[in-house]
Amino acid sequence: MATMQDVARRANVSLSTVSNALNNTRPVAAATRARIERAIDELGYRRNVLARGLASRNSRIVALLFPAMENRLAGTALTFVTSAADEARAHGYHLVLWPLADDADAIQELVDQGLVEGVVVMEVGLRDPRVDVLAGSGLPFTMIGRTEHPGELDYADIDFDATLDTAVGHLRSLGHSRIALINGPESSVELAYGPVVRIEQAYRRAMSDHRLDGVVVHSERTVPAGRIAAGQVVVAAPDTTAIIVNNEHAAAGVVTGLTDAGRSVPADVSVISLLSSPEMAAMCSPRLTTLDSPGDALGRAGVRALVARIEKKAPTSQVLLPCTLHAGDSVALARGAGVTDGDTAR
Amino acid sequence: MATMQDVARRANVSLSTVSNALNNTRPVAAATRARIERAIDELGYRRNVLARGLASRNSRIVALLFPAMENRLAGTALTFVTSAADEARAHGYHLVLWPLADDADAIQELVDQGLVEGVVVMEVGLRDPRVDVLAGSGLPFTMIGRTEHPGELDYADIDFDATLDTAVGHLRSLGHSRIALINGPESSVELAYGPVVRIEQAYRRAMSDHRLDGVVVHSERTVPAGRIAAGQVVVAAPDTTAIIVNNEHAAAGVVTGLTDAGRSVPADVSVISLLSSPEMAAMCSPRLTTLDSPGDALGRAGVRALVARIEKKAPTSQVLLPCTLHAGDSVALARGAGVTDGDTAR
DNA sequence: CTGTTAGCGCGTTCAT
DNA sequence: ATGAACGCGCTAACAG
Repeated sequence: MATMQDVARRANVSLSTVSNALNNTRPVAAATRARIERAIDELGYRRNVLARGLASRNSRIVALLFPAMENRLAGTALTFVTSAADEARAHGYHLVLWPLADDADAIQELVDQGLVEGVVVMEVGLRDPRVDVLAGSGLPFTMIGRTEHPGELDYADIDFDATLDTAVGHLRSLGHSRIALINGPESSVELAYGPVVRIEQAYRRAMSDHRLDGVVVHSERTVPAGRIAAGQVVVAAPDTTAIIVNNEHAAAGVVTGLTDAGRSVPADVSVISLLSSPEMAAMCSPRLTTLDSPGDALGRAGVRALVARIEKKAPTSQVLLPCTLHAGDSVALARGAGVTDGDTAR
Repeated sequence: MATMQDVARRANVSLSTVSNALNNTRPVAAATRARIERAIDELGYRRNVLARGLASRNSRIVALLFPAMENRLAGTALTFVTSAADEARAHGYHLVLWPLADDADAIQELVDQGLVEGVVVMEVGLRDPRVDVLAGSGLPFTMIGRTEHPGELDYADIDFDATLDTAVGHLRSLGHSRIALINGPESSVELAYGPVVRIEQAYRRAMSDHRLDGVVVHSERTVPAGRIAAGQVVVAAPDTTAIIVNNEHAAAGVVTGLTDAGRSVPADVSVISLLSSPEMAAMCSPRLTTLDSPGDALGRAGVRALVARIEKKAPTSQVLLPCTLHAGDSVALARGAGVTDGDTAR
């Protein structure tokens, strides 16, 4: 592997001139620059990332800290990781993966290794020990999700209010008024998992905006749990004509559970799956109507904000992105209403 | 951040003694070691990864090269990435993500940056330009999947022969003999995508081992495509009683397509979904019987082999891992056969 | 067993 | 506009 010294010799200049030409850190005569570039081509030279990082104290490496082996976001998490890596690359950064749960010591150790210039933290909880560690370390970081009181911290999160306005509004426009929510597990609330808590708040607010009462049932993120939850809704509110479900695995179970209870989807009860992807939703029959997570956009926004902060080119970045409605076949007019078909209508 | 020099001063030893204590690269007196460890604790010292990498030429960073935005393995790809990162960490390595398609120049550039000591290549094709680039670079690498002629190259791949023996054998034991395969798209064959090619070969061999004729239909990896493919099977081989489907999205469509054609699953036709995950399969009704991809094991095996090669502690590592049968509700006794219930039987 | 010294490849003064 | 020299934090000879 050629070094910068090799390039310098071949171009008959000093090492520092090569460095300055590459970094545009001081003017270089056009002619010399040309000779340098030629030498670089001929040698196939690339700057050594390690040496550059050591000398400049800018490693151009950022970390993605995410909870290993959790599948809350299973559907979109891969998109998320991929787009984050891609965005980092677009900015000339490498992305390393730190698959860690709330292990403060492990995080501190990785931070202290001095490899990365910043961290993107996925799946941030309302109270998140990882955030405390990072804040204490002084290392730049941005959150995907956000704590209860983000203050001036950077984040990119889902706009739950807008998302539930869309969900409830869509159902309302089709004549539904008995709209239930099947949210993530109660344990998520206790664990201060943001989406579950915020979805519930947003749902209640959206419902009250429409002067409607709500019914909330909690469910684990599995098909059988969703099935049971559907039964609970039917018992608790037999006149329910629409259900908003937080998890797509649960949503699949909800459809089955409704069928068990003698309700057909969407003729009797409409179902909307929150934070899903259309690919997953297509596996159910009927195909679920979804509000898709903006996984790709979140990943990119998080990395972009982090890079901006590292390079001190930007103030606090706090972004909220709504889920987008993706029509399937699980939503229809409420019984007795006389409008149009919601899913197929433009 | 404290440096090794700081530790040395505080422990009243020289820099090199600290280094040697940390790396066990030469004997250090117990007493000295104790003083050093104490100093390290008190200062909260961690070795700087960059400096260590530069001096030793061992960055302890490996890359995961994977096709961005593809969803062939969507179901298990996240597991794969996560477990690879976790395994790397267990060996004291960092894992960086290189989300690149077949962009030889980009790969070469990243390699030349000298950041990583090795690469795990995901989704390797039968003829794969990325493998050529890496082989030419001299950098250690291991493949997930394998080229047509891997030679002495390291790889971890699915054992397609064993997997299709399991699938066909399972169906045979339930009395099925008209067993069709719905494989990935024809384009995958042309593109030399390993799994599609190898699954088809393994299917034909397994069928002929049982002295059976096979029927193969190709399908894109989507629900509607699977639905169409099911129709094609019914037309081409009306007496089919079982279908093995390569992709889980397609598999969901196959169930619908069979229903369209007046065949019920599993009463009339059994369906097995290949290279799936039980979580996805549970979203269908009936719940699909699957042969689950060993995503986690593949990721770990790939990283483990790579680390072994980097540290020169191992010869060629070529691993084949079978998919495991996971019973759902989409497989039953063949009509007219009088054995046992396959899915619920132990 | 321990200390001294020379790099690793590059950014960054300070000169000129 | 360009060179020379120093140092980033650490490993790895080479001494003793």
